[in-house]
Amino acid sequence: MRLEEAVSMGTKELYRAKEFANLAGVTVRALHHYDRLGLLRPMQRSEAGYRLYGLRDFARLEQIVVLKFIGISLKQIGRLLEPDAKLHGVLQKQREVLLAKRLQLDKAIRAISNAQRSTQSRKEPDWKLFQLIIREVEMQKNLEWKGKYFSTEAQAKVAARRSQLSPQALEKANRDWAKLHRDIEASLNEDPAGPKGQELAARWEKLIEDFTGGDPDILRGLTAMMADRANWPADARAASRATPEIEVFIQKAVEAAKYKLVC
Amino acid sequence: MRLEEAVSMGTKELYRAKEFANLAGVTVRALHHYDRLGLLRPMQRSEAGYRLYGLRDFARLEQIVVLKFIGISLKQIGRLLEPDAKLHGVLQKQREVLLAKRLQLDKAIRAISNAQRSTQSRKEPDWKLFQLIIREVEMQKNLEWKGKYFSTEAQAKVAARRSQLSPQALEKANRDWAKLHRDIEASLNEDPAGPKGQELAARWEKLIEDFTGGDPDILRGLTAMMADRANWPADARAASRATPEIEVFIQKAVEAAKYKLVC
DNA sequence: GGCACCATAACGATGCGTGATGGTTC
DNA sequence: GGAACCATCACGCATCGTTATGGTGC
Repeated sequence: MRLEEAVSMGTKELYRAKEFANLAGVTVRALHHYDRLGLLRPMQRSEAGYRLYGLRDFARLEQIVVLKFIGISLKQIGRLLEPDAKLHGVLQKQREVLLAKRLQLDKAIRAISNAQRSTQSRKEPDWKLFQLIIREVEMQKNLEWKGKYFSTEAQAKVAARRSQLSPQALEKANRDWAKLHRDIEASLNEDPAGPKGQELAARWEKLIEDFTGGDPDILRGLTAMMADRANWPADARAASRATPEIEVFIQKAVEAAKYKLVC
Repeated sequence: MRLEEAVSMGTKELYRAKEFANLAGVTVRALHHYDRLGLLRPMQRSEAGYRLYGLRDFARLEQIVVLKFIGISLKQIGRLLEPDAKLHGVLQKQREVLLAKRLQLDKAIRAISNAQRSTQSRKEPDWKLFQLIIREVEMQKNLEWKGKYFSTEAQAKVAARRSQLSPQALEKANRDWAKLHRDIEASLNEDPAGPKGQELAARWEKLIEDFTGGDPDILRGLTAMMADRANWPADARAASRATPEIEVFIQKAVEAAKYKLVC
């Protein structure tokens, strides 16, 4: 029975590839693809080998399209269309996957937006713009792994403090930390409780105070982070100039300072 | 000069693949990949053919990683790292791309969430759940193309009305429309101004009134949409039972009704 | 006979992961 | 000599888009 006959009989229920594809809003190539994957094979083939799709096929294709819309892979879809599939759990998991993706997207978008905002209207050279993006992206990544140590409120407070400081101030803080680390490194052979050690301890506490703003939440996070150096990402560990020796030295120096206070 | 020597001279600035990869937070395989693409070729090769990366390489890799983070393809990155690249415009475009992706993601997430909410705690069979997702996804898609006809406020109003109606009421509305279409189709040979035509016109206006809630914004959108049937997506056109003949008939019938009112 | 549609086959694109195989460093 | 690196293929994945080649329907 050819298409024409079916139509004239008022029983048209077979569609050839292109018409069917248009109805469903997919391409003919996609139909071929689904056919070869065994996802959706047409009800019939004509004598010449033409694919002929029916209404049942349409329902199934609709399901495929919908599952694709929510980001399910064709392989998964194949499993879900089996009779004893557990759709509910998959939906739940997929929602989480999508939420994670959106978080990722948001970070990227924020990084671009912030970089653009920083260079707004001023016509910076490209290398400068690059610096900005790099800084922004690294800040996003920082938020990620540092989040393990800082409570949500602490993170918010840090962000608030940081946004109030001028870029120059931030840069100065960076320089100060770097110089302090160098100085400590150069004094490792001295007595932490001695005068040099006490001066270094004072500078250290001052910088910590500047960073935390005296907030105990932030301080707690910072301490937890410093203690967990072994689990930092490789790049953060490499970027930090604080070696274990330095940590030990400054810890002793600070202890000594406290002890002196008590006396 | 071997690595050891360089280190002992205090001039270490060459890293072999794995160390360099760890520093930058990428895999060795990625380094190979970038090398073969010409994106990042190491400063040197050892006699044995080992890749030796330097600090300049690190800076470049950092740029690559950052651009990847914001979703730029490696091919694009290659172009952006050329000396005369226009980073600014690319950033702007990429931001728009990411925003579009997020919209898409949001639609998928909302579709899942709504479907889950509709089936909450009740243990529905899977086919029922399927129906729900399909409905939700199609609603998301509807919002998309129907947005061309309805103003933002009109869309909000429609959504508000729809969310207040019970699912049963929605289903009834659907059935009513379908029945009306069938009835009109069966009466196409009658006089639109006759009693049968007038009854159909009354039912038509009633359903329109139910949908718009009497809101002129919504009515305007609806009229614009009906008039633009030629540009609907194929599936919407196929789904709608309103053929051109039906449109013409009902238009005449409604006109006649108004005319009678005037007399 | 010509145009629109059909089929199959096969390469392309994206960014590496994952072996396989064999050499290098210490 | 053995562990831990290194190098170069080369296939695999996901989802079709895109020709290329040749048959079919009207």
